[in-house]
Amino acid sequence: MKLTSKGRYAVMALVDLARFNNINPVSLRDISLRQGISLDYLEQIFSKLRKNEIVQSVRGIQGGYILNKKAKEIKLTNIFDAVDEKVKTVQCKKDSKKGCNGKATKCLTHNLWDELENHINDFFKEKSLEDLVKDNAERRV
Amino acid sequence: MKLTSKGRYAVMALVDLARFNNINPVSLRDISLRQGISLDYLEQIFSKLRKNEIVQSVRGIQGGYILNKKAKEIKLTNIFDAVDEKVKTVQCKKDSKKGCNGKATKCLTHNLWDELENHINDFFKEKSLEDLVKDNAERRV
DNA sequence: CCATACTTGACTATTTTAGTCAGGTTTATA
DNA sequence: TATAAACCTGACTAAAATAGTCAAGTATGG
Repeated sequence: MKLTSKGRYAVMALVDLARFNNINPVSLRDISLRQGISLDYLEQIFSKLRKNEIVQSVRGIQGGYILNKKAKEIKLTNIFDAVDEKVKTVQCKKDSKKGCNGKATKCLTHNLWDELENHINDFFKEKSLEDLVKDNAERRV
Repeated sequence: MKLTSKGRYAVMALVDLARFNNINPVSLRDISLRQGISLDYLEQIFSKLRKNEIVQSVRGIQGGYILNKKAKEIKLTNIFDAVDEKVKTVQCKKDSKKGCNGKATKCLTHNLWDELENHINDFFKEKSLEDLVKDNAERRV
C-alpha cells in the first residue's frame, strides 16, 4: 500500500506554490529546482491541476502558476482527484449490484476494505493546503 | 494509493479460515475454491503466515491450517507485516538523521506523510480477525 | 505405502510507475 | 514586433513491482 510519486509531487509542488502565492506567479522551473522534481514531470502534473481548477496559469515572462482558490479551500482530496491518485482497496466494482468477483454475495472482507477506504479518504478531506503550509514551514535557505 | 492483492488475499483467506477454525484444519484447496484465489499463490502467502506464527499447519490427510492464536488477538497489522504489505507514503528514509532527498532539511510535506502513515496504521492496529468475522458474516451457500 | 496435503524456490508475463523527449503555442516586454 | 521565457501536449520507454505460474519436492495419516 503506497502513495505514488505523482500524488506526492502534486502536493509538494502546491505547498511550495502556496507559500509564495500572494506575491507573484511561481514558475515551474523554480518549483522544479527547489523540490527536486523534473520539470517535464511537473508540467504533466500542473496540466491536470489547471484543468481541475486548482491552479491558474499566467503566461509570458515572469509568468507561472497561482492558486485558483484560497489555500484553506483546497483539500488534499481535491489535489489527489485532480492527478488521478485514487485510493483503491478493492478490485471488485464498487457500485455493481452484483457481489464481488462474479459471485452472488459480497466477498467476506468487502466491508472492511470499504471502511479502510473511507478512513483514508477522511484524512484527505480534512487536510487543506493551508494546514500544510502552517505545519510544515521549512526554514528558508 | 492501493492495496496489493497479496495483503488483501491474506486477510480474505484468514477470515475464511477463522470461520471454520474451531472444528478442523482448513485446507488451502478449500480456501482457494471458496475465495477464488490461486492455490499456488495461497501457498506462498501461507508460508509467510506460518513463519510469522499467525497460523499452524497440520499435515497429512484431512490436514490444513489452523489459527495459531485467538482471532481476537490477530490484528490486521500482524497479517500485513507477515506478508510484507507495508504502508509507504514517503520515499525518503524514515530514520535518517539527514533530511529528505539529500537536502539538509525535511521536505515540505514530510510531516504530512508521516501523519498519513500513522493514520492508516492505526486502523490496522485496531481491527482484529474476530471483528472481521463478526462484521462480514457471509451467508453460507 | 501412497494419496493427500503442505513446502520451497525459481521463473515470467503483465501492468504500473516515473519519468524522458520532442515539438509545439502563447504572451510580456524591450 | 521579435524573442525569450514560460506553458502545453502527447507519444514514448526503461525499470520496478505485481501477481501469479510451474516444477519438484517433503511429510504424514490411514
